[in-house]
Amino acid sequence: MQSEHKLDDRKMKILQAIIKTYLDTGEPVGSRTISKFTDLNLSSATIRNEMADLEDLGYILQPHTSAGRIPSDQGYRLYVDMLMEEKEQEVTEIKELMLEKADKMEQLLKQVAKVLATNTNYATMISSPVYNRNRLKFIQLSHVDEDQLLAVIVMDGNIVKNKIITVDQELDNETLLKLNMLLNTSLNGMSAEEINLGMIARLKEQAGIHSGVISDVLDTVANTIKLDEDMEIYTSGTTNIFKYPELSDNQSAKEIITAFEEKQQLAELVTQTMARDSSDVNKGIRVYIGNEAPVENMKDCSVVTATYELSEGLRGTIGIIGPKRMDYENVMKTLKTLMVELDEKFHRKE
Amino acid sequence: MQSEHKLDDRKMKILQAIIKTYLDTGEPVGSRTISKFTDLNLSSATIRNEMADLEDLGYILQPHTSAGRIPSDQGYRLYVDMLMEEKEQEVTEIKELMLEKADKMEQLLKQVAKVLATNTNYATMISSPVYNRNRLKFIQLSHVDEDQLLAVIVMDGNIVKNKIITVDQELDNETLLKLNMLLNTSLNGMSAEEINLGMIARLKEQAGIHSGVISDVLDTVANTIKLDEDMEIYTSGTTNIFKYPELSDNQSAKEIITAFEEKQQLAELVTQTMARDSSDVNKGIRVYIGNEAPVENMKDCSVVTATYELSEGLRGTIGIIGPKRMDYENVMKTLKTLMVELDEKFHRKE
DNA sequence: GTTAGCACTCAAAACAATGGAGTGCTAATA
DNA sequence: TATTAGCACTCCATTGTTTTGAGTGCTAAC
Repeated sequence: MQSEHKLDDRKMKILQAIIKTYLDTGEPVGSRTISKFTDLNLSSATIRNEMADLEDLGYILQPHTSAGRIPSDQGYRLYVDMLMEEKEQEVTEIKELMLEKADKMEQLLKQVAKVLATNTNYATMISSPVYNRNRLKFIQLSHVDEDQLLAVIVMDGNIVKNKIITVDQELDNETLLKLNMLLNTSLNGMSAEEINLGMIARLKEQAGIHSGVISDVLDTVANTIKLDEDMEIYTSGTTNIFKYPELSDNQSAKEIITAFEEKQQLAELVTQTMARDSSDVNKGIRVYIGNEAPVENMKDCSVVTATYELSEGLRGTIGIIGPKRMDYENVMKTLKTLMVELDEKFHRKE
Repeated sequence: MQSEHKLDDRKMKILQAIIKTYLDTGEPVGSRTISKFTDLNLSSATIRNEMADLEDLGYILQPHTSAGRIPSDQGYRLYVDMLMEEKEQEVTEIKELMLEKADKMEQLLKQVAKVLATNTNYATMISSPVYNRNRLKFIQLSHVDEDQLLAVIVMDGNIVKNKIITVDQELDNETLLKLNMLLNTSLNGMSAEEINLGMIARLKEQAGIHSGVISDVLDTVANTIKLDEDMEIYTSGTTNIFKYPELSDNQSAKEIITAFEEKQQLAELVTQTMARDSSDVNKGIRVYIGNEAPVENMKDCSVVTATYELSEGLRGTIGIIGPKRMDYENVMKTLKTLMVELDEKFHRKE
């Protein structure tokens, strides 16, 4: 890590030119190209000298002698940071996001992923929103069979969970009513942290011989609250990676696609991303270049993530995965726009 | 379609040898190989003659002159049908299927898919079980907010669905109780077909000003009953296709993987498979070779499916997708064994 | 009916030649 | 002193050529 990233203006411009060109072509870029296609008016020789410097500083590298240069991870990083700093970009209209008539959340998420994938030509993922400060809103036990109860649990944000509980001794309606009362009066408005052992003991005591049911219910509550348990991840456009030769060889493709199928690693990425503060200036947009992402298999990729918020505390993550030579500028802009869209869609009170 | 598939014994043996060898190597197989590695004791020249015949009959083909032969779809078909006929194979133990402690159905399904994928080295899919004769078991409306109701619907087989319903005018507890009574008494035990327009009209009439709620509930019921709506498909080992060069070129890989990601087409395959009778001798095992499968993108693959049954009427499908030169024998045996496992696991009453 | 043998075919592998993009260095220039 | 022109050099990618070997079909002999 060079701490001195005091690149002079010209080096900066050249680096930028190299990266932009490389993003476009995917081919190593040579001095002559830069000399010709920038308004710097420098000869290729001069560029060459500067390039040698940039290489020494670690911003670019040469696949082999007598090839042009390509950006290093460090180079990309500088470039991306620079983009980040640029004052709020004019938010361009995203034309017809087609989000309109999606009724079920799941479908909407899938749709967003798909739209993003086709618009950007990268692989995308989106995580279902999870609550990070869940409170119980409502609990209900009902008979559904002689020996089976149905427990329905509703959390803040109307997240609903069910569990079928099998009981040994049959409960009459009155007992059930009592249990319901007990549960609701004790637990409503509680968060996971607030339901401690003492409370549980007290509940069980009051439930008497039916304490087993209480246990089952509390288990379900615990499960409902647990985050990643519940986090679904939808992906789309995985095969877009075939558009980028540097990712299409069997080995890389295999690794990336496996990561997309297993989803375990993506979930980690999401969790990690959301753990960090996400309410910063950039609408929670993050860029992981190469090894910066905590996903083993994506060392040859870049990942751009954005955190969306449906309502206070209900958050999810959108991610775009592509080659390092990703069109960062466009991707970031698109994500930013999408965030705004979603904000508007959800924050004007449903 | 040659209707006369009266292959004499020798031709049959040769064909079988060709297919088996090809399954192994993936390379076109020549006359000399067959001559040497079978106990037929025939010279390569003889084999060549026979091969020419087999080619005329459409069972094998030549990628180009002076290459060996590979099985045609028709050849595979004959081979597979033959395997099917073989008397019930000894069901070998599947060692440690690890099914033991999977509690949630979803996890179990995923696990099965994974186990299959790693065991067979092919891509696998498994559909969640769906009921094909759904009956309503229980309905309940509850207050969860001032202006929101929660509808819980339980079907036969304890499939639970929820829906949050927003109401204009607040309902008092008494009304809610009445509605619940009304719904349960009228609908319990009903199947989708039995809930007809007349019934709906009668219900609405009895509900009076709250008929809007009834509509919403019925909508949810309809949704719950609708099959594919609810069918989840889990996949595993998609990248196994990279193990087979004939499927790993960018184009094929892209198509197959897309099919696996989108799942739409897989769902169709499942639906179609289940539609056919599935209680035949072969434990509902089907083989689709090349274009036989209704999945556009898999014309270069073979698909082996098996239908499992958790309890009366609750069925799902397992599928294995691989190259045409799939190890049919092993795959079919494995699936058959797995079916037996699942049967045992679920049919001894949970 | 089976086989040995031979001429022929063709894809894949090995090899050779060419071209061109790009570099580093040096010496001349402003 | 910073820039540039120019040149020799490197090396990959491309293309073309040759070689090799597996495999075939056919014919004639067994």
